[in-house]
Amino acid sequence: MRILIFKYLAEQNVATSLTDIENAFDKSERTTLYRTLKTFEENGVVHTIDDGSGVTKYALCEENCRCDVESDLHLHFHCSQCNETVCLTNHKIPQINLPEGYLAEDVNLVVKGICEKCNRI
Amino acid sequence: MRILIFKYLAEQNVATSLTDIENAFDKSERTTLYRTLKTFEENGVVHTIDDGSGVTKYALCEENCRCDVESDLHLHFHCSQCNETVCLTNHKIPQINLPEGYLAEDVNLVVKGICEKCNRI
DNA sequence: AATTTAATGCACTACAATTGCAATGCTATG
DNA sequence: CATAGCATTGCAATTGTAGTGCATTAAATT
Repeated sequence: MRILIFKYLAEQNVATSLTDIENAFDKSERTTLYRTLKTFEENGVVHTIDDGSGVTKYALCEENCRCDVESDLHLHFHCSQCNETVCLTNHKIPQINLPEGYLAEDVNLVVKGICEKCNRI
Repeated sequence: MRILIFKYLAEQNVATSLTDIENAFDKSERTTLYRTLKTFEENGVVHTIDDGSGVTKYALCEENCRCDVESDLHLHFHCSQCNETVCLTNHKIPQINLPEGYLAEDVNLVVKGICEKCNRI
C-alpha cells in the first residue's frame, strides 16, 4: 500500500491533497493514507505544503532534498484557476532579513496566481 | 459592534484569530464576527493571514495598505513558542522570479521561528 | 507454531469554516 | 407616523479536514 501511494505521488507533478489520493485509491482508507503520509513526512520522503487553500498538500521530496534537516527552501505556486499547487524546486527562497531578535527556523513562501498551463488557454 | 471589533483589532499589535476575538467579546456571536471580518476584508480594512497554524488570522491594514489593489507585500512572522503572528510591515517581500508563463497575483510569505519577545526570555 | 510488532480499517471526536433562516434594528419614502 | 426594504445580528445546523482509539489483519521474529 505504501508503495502504491509512493508511486502515485511520483506520477503527479503537482502537490496532492489527502482527498485527491483518497479518490485515486477508492480501495484504501483515509486513515491509512493519512498515517502513511505522516510516516513519509517523518522520514523525509514527502513534504507537506500549506498553500492557503485550507487543505494540506503533499509532494515527494527531491533527490537531494534536505527538508528534514533544514527548512524546505523552495517556493510553491498555487494556481487560483485550476487550484493546483506546484513545487518550483528550482526557485529558492531568497534570504530574508528579520528585525533584531527574531530567529528564523522555517520559511513558507507561496505565490498565488495563474499557472503556465492555465495561462496558455 | 463593527466599531468595537475594529477598535479591538486596533489595540492588538499581533494578528488575531476569530476565536481570540470571540473570547474578547463573549457577548457577540461567532457568525457576526466572521461576517464582520469578511466585510472588513472585502473593503480593505483588514487582511487575513494564513500563518500555517491552521487558523486564519486577521490584522488591520496599514494606513497606506494597498492590499486591495495589489498583493499584500509585507511578510509575517509566526512564533512557534508563543504562537503569535506579527506583521512585519517594514519588511517587504523581495521580488520573486517565476518561470515563464506564470503570473503572480499574490504572495504569501510566512517565516516561522522564535520571536524577539520569546528570544529575550 | 507462537509471540510480538507493524499496518490497516472502521468509528468516532474535535474544531474551524460556512451557510440558512429567523429576528431585530435602521433608513428612507410616501 | 407607518411601513416597506435592506442591513445586521443571533441561533442552529452543516460541511470538511484533521486527528485519535481500538479492534483486526498481516508480517516478521524467535
